[in-house]
Amino acid sequence: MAETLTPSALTLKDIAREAGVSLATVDRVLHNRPGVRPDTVRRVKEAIERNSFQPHVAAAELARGRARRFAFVMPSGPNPFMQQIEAYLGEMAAWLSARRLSVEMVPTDVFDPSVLAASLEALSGAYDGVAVVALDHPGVRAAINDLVDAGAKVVTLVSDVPSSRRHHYVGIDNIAAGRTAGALIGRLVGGRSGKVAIVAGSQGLRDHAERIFGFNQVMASEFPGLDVLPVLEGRDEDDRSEQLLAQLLGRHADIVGLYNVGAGTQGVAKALNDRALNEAGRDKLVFVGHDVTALTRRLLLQGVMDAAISQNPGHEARAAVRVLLALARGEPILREQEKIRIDIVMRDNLP
Amino acid sequence: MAETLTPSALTLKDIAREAGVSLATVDRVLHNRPGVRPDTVRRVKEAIERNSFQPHVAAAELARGRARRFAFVMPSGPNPFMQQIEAYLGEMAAWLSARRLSVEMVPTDVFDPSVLAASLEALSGAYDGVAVVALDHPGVRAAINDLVDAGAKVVTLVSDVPSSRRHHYVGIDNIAAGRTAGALIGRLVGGRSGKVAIVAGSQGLRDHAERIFGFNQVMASEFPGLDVLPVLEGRDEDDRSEQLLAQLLGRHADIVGLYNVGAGTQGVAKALNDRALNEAGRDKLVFVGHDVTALTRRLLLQGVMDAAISQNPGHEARAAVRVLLALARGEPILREQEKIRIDIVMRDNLP
DNA sequence: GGTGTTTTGAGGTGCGCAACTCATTTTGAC
DNA sequence: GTCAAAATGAGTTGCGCACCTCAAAACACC
Repeated sequence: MAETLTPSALTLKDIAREAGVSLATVDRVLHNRPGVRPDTVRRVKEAIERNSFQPHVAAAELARGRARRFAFVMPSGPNPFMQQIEAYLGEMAAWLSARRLSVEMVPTDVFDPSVLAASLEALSGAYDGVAVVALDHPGVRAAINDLVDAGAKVVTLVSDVPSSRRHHYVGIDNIAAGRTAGALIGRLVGGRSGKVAIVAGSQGLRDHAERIFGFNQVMASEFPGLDVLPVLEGRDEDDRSEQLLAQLLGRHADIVGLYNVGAGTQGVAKALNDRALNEAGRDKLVFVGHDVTALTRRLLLQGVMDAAISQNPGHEARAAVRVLLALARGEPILREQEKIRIDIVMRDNLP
Repeated sequence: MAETLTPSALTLKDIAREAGVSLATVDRVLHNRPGVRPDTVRRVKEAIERNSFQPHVAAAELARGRARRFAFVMPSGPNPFMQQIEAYLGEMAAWLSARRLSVEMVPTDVFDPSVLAASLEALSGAYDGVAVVALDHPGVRAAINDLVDAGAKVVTLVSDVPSSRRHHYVGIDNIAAGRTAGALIGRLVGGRSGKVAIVAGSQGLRDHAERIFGFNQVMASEFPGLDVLPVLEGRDEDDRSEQLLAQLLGRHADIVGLYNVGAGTQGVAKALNDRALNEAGRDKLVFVGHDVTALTRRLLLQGVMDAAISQNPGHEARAAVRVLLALARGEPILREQEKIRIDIVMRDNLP
């Protein structure tokens, strides 16, 4: 009746016997230590394969003694999204402690490539793993590669540096996120035609640029009735975003959709609210933004915002830790588990 | 610069010294063994608290020796969603093996309360943890409580039995899922008025009933222009769903939305397709269903289906295992991590 | 054959805890 | 103060592995 997954109560001793070698040799093979003939390596590996042997992770962890140190290199300054990541790491304290893992936050100006690179270089040798919110820049890329060469496991968080030799990227596909935003606005305006506004932090940021790219892609191919206006660069600041958007709303009477690519949401909402007061009766425009924060949550509940594209920060924080741990232990990564999904959050499925 | 989470390189020995007792007494307190004065218990617990001591999970795991056995009690018969859960458990094989966990599938007719209850009773004593797709019925409730009394950790999967003493529920809030479906259809029809059809497996199933409840809630309060037709009970079968829906579509020319609550998607799609062929030019109706399967994925890509409400089966499978393990170890559960979110999946954020 | 080098075996130690035994001390009842 | 029961101390063993040492064996080269 019961189909059983996972047997394996074998130990290294069994593997040694199977392969006709001693424990010491199995140990050498398992840890890539030198001084084993290629042919012997093969025999040992075959024995492991044949029995689908997995070293007991608890025993391995206990035996190695020293704790593991991970560093999270994150933007300094107030950023709700990053603060959430930090908060979720805090919630894991007991979990981390029970595994003798230490996680240290390293705040940095991640927007300055040389500062970021220097911060990364400074970590070399001292950490088993590093998670970094990275800018895609040659200097940063080199610093990441140096860390990898020094033996650290490196994951990029939220923003990737694909050209580096980082072991993993924990974050969403931003082009797909932009496409999703586009499809949502296109569908939710419900056949009306008109103009669509975009407010972004800066088109120089890789994630913002990618989102805008995906957004435009969908708009162009599927919603020809909607006309996308030039991107407003609000630098993720509330005041600036508000002013720019208010101006734009004044100039165009037929704006039916708004995509807020980054932060500055407070300012965007204010500009929208002012318009609603001045021009009551007009059809509400469709407003789609990113991330579920206290503010966007309120806006969704109030009906000001129609949908938020969200990358679960808790999931990102935990995934980063789990991936670093799996890499450090040499375990396989559960790709499906660690993949960050693009969540569409509307009022009724607010988490 | 670096704010560190998690110190604790303490051991039980340190705690014993702190509390002024011996290792044996600490062990007794830690495992609720008898023969310790209340006052001593308090002193030991205080020492643990004071140092925020966490036993080293690897050492504990290693020392206890025997492996843990978990059982997954799931519906027998072909059910894509359940097959996916099983497949994801298979992908965890290495992970499970490294932790010396065994997971056994116990297929059962979960729709027959007495059969299900008997299956559960049969597990008593043999398993450390049980995950069960449960029917909410007094007999099942009693069986779950018996399992709990026998010392097993029990989680309900997908479908809950809130009145039982199960330790945890791994699944979504189905009322919220129904609300989300309602809000989506309401928004996506874009101001048109007309009728909305519902196809469900059976209103006797708790999850289906809850979804319909949430759906009607939203429709009634927010989309007065839409008229919800009586629920079609397709029993999750393709043929029956197709026939019922085809009839309904024939009777009503002004159906603008369709909510498919359960399975039988193939039949639903067929009925829709037939209508599209016969009556070209008519506005496409908005079709929202549940779960991302090979079929719904195709329908989404083809534009036949507009959105799928999804509860990530991989996440559910892994969460169930992690929760059972944490419960068995006496570790705290990362609630935020184990919570199953209601995903809205449209073509552009297909996972 | 002798030499040096590489490969392998054998074994030990300790990680932190669970689980147990047995002796000793403390406590409470009378 | 006596005695039994309860509480505690002291200690052992072993889980499976990482990491280390030292000696023995196999091998390569001349």
